[in-house]
Amino acid sequence: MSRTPPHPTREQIELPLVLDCLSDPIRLAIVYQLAQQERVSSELCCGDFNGLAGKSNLTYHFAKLRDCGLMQTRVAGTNRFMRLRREDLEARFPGLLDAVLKSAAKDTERLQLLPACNVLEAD
Amino acid sequence: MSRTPPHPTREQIELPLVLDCLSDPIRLAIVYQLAQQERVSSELCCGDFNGLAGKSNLTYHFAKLRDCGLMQTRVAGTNRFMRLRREDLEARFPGLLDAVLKSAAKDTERLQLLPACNVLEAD
DNA sequence: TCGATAGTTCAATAAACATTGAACATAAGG
DNA sequence: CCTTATGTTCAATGTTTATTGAACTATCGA
Repeated sequence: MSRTPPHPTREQIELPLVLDCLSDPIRLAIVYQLAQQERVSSELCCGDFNGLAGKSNLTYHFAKLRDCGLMQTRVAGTNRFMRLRREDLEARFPGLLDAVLKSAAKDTERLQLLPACNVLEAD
Repeated sequence: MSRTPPHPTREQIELPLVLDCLSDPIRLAIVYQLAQQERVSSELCCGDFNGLAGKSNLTYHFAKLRDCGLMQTRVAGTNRFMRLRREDLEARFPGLLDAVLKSAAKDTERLQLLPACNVLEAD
């Protein structure tokens, strides 16, 4: 299989693309789940999201999230490990990611997200 | 012409719809412009956005912004006056709108927005 | 070396989206 | 009244989007 896929640089991250990525419920759920697990492991692999959609559909959404700069993919063996590009996002658009995550946390039921993480619920 | 068009209630405002609305450059520019003029007049009418797109295209974008709860339309004579639903947004998704506006303000050139307003540039 | 596991690629499909222009509706002002 | 200014509606268009399944590739472990 191919090498590490391309990622945009921090400066190349574009607001409309980021917002568009986050506007899809599946991608929002991916990002939310990444954010939740962040302090535990900081990385998750594709399989951890199997509940959200079919495999090839997930590949599609992962590519969008990568292309817009929201997450990074690291290839390790047969696994791809994903992590949020929190620092880059924060540098580029301060407060944005947190505001979205907090908004999502308020609506876990409507958005059918996994049970809220207390880290995010802090107000 | 018809009466005041329907608007969602505060509680009906949905995060993915809001983000999707804001992810379109034209709609983001509309919202940004509304936010800039806010302290001056709080309302703008359709014609004030003629620079952004054709008339019927603007009508389309206004409808999306209204449907997702980002703005309100008030009919007055042959004019429609728009204003941001700032309070409702803030109640529903605290900090979100400001984070987006601040992010947009950082990128006025890339996004081809009107010259930044000092109110928004405050950090 | 073989088989199972993890994920990608590709083509097909249906739905949603943005954009346009022409025709229309409404209200204000001379 | 008639005209002008504002904005909407509608149909047509081409584009992008999300989703699926089948075929494929690569890696790990027995």
